[in-house]
Amino acid sequence: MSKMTPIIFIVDDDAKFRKSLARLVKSIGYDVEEFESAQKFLQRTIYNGPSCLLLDVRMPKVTGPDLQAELLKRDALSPIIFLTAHIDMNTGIKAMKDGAFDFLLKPVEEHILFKTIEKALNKYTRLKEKQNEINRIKQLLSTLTPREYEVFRWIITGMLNKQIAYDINITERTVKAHRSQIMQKLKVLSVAELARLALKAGISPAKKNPEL
Amino acid sequence: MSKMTPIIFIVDDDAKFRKSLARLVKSIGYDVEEFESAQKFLQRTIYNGPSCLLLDVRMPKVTGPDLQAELLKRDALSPIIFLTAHIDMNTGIKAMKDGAFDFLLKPVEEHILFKTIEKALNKYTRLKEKQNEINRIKQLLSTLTPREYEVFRWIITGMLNKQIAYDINITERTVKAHRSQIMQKLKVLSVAELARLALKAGISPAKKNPEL
DNA sequence: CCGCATACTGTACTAAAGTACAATAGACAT
DNA sequence: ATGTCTATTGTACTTTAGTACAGTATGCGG
Repeated sequence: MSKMTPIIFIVDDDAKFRKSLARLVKSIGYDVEEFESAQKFLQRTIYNGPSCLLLDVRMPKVTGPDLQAELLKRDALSPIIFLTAHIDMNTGIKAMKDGAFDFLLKPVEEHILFKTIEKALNKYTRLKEKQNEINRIKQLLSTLTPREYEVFRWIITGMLNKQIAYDINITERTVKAHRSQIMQKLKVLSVAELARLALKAGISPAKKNPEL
Repeated sequence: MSKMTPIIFIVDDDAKFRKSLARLVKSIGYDVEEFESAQKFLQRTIYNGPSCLLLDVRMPKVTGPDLQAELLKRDALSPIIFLTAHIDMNTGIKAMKDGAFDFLLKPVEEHILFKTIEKALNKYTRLKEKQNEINRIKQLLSTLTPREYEVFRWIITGMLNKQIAYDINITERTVKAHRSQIMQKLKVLSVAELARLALKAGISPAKKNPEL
């Protein structure tokens, strides 16, 4: 499952528009799945491949922006392309602020829709790669014991073994032992790599007296 | 000039609206400067303090989005709050995609305007801090000689002195000399700090055979 | 021509990191 | 109780980094 086929998800309560849109998108070769409501879409097994969402704004009960908020909470990676017939500036601007990929007016010109879908899928790929890297690092980090993790945070500040030893009240020998374990577990050969890895995972260096 | 007073710039060709807006913004204690056109605004000495821009969309010759594009090119930090009476979804969405801070419809409710200005100024501060840090690092990096910079890029990959020496065909002794110069000039004490500094400035580690 | 910056190198030493043998002790699960 | 994981420490050695004296060569501007 290294290269999965992209799926374009369409969520719109207007059956006529939805089916016509689905036909159109299928016509250029994408796999399409239709949903008549946000709830139905959320019931679907999470698709772990390239995808984007063509999402209607106004829908009964759960609206497009509602779904967007829910997906945000779930850290979903699929870019969202809003489609709406109702011109509502504030909703559009808010959607964009909340990370929507685009916000288009119905009826959408075909070439614009196609271009947007293509860009959204590219965006997915970039997001996914970043995500994969972070997950890989977090997985490695999870193999560290609590103590090792603590020492790790001191190491990436650039502290010497003897300094770390003094600060957490153990011998330099023990710090060395932890250090070599850490390097092995995280599969790096140098402190420079260690620091880069930490930054990628968003781990800030340890501080002596935090907020004091 | 550590803490400069915020200035709210208003760019709008509609004198009546502009002056009334200016009065309103002044009433809550901000310094305000008015401009009747984008060109006039661009003639102003660049203000190097907290600020944001209340920008009209439709203006003769240079439009709001035109000005936005120009400021983007110039790496201006002032967040842009668009104000428009004409509902034009596509323009609004595009402005947001191009990094506008917000896009509001005239007439704007006062409390929304105030809140937005406040948030924009906060955003400015965050941007400025990041910018300052990057400038500081770039300034330090500019003191490196070409050769030192080259060695620097190898060091942050985590390579040993002897490896670097072999790769660029000099002795390990020379690499040590460069290395110590680098550490001094960049004012860091450890490779970990060096790596963090490089990442902040957006410098990627050197590669053996780039794209080969 | 002279001074300065850059790039390079040497010797000899110290300090730090890494490693190869270890061992000890507590916690916790089967 | 027996085994495993975690945390700790020891000794002795090798490798690497850092430093304190250096010196040489080249190019460039004044």
